[in-house]
Amino acid sequence: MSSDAPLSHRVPDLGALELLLAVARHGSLGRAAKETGITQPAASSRIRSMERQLGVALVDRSPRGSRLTDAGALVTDWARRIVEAAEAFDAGAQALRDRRDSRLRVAASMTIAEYLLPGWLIALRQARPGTAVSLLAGNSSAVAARLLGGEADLGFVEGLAVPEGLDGVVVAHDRLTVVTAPGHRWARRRGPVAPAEVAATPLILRERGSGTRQVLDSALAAHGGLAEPLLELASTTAVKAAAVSGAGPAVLSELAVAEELASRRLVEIPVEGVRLTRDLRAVWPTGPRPTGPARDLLALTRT
Amino acid sequence: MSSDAPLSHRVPDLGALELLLAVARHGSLGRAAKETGITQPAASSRIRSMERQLGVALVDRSPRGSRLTDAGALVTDWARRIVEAAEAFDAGAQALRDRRDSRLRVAASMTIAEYLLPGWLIALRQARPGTAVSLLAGNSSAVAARLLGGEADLGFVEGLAVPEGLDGVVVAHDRLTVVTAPGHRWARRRGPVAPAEVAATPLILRERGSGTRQVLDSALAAHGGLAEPLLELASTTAVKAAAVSGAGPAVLSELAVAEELASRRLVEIPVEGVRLTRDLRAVWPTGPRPTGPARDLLALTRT
DNA sequence: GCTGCTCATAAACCCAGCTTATGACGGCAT
DNA sequence: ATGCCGTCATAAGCTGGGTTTATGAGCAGC
Repeated sequence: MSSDAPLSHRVPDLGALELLLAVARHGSLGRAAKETGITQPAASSRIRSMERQLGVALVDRSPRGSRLTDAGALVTDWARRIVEAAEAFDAGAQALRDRRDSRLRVAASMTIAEYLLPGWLIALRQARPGTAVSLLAGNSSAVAARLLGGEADLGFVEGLAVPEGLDGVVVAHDRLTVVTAPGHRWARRRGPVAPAEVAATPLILRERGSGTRQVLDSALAAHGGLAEPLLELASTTAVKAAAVSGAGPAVLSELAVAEELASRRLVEIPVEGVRLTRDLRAVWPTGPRPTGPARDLLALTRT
Repeated sequence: MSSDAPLSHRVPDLGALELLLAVARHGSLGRAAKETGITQPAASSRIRSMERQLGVALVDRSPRGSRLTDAGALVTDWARRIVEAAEAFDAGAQALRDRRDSRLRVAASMTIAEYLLPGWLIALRQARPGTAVSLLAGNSSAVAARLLGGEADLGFVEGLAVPEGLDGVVVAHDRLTVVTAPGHRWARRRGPVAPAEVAATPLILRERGSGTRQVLDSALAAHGGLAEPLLELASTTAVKAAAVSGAGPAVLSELAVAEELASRRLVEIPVEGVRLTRDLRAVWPTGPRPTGPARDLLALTRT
């Protein structure tokens, strides 16, 4: 069994995966090579070594082209998901770097910067190629300060209200969900859990003062108020990790747990009659709507 | 602007991303290095070259450890998504390879193999480490044949009914959705579209005979029947690509378009009063429920 | 001040992947 | 048939990124 070496030794590198996608598109190693900016022998060798590494034949070579095998098609689909994640990474990283000479300066709260913005940036690049974007992530008041100080053209916040001095529109909704590891008592229950029981149970939470925590506090105030947390952690990731490992129930944005829910590493616990939604807003200094690149981005995010 | 070179030159490789995640976990380059199986200088150099590549400082070095910068935390979160996609790839690829001496032989339909199975395999590896799984992807009748021929221990199918000779349980639901590019006429409408209008409009579809097509045909038979397709394509991916590029409305599994919907490359068009759901089932030869590894996997997939 | 940890630097090494050059094979038109 | 186009494969040589080992330097706490 070959399953303890690091991932990077068992998964082909990004270049190889891109090449595989190009082969799937073009039906030819040579043309895929050209698109990827390498020579045909390099492509041939790279695909071959990928097949050796995976232990599976990926393409059927023939004198008039190369088509994917059945296994190859499946592998290619899985590869596409890695490449898409890499594209999101790249879009985000580029915005983080471009700081200075950017045409569009965005300030966003963490949740939005983490989960939504990379996708928007990819869409923006598609709609308006060449728009240089810079990104600054921070909490609501930091976003407001940047906008009012003229250091950002467009902001995104996730608070309950629009900060003083800003106008905004709702661009998406985020819902807080109660989640546990699949083995937890709540995960086995048939019906939903009562709000009062949630409030009375020690939970894994972000630290006091975080946006998540505020929404939760106010929603459960009517049901007896929150019990002392089981754990108070500084990042969404840490909360998620604790929940997955079975430490207890956690409350997290549905954006943060979508993947874990799909793969059943976490299970959503329905809570009776409580709506833990919060609005995600685009914001700008009070006055006319943004124009230029900011307007373009805004257009992409509207439902 | 540095945006035409291939992705692999602008995104750090998997090894570097894994190292970054390890640094985030351990708060120390040295310990991260050890976990990743390299030496401390190698880790130092690799993180440094990643910072150079991205043009952003990722970690704050201090004599008593290394913590992520704000930008570093964001980058790490994006990196985590790449690594998770790579883990799914690895789980799938390993199953594709292990063909022979496996303790659990799974046969699954394409949609399930593509979108759900890798996640299940990761969960299975976590719950029962060392279970060697082999995967064979094919349509419903191929899955049935494997099971009845004793060449597979557990199957997953997405048809309307359970194939002859098999027992099964529903493990998930899949819903077909009508989607268009954001610029399409239907995407701008306020309310839902009438089923009859969908039926009368030329759509981008999978070829006749595919599971998707069957469900759609039968659901819209009562509303005048499907018009001639605008395009008939052989793979989900091709349909998606055509829809994203604005060729017209397409009908696809919600599993297939989740990512595109989130990033607004596609928009879901609600259709009035038609439920295009189909059941995803685990199946096995008629008789007692599977035992052993198959039972373990089955347990993971139940809602 | 010593000892522990941290990270950085330097020099030598090694291998993966690249390029260029060439060959082999099959289809298709002449 | 023959020759030409495309396909992919093989071979030889180069290059560079990432690795190791060895060492140095900074700060903390006993």
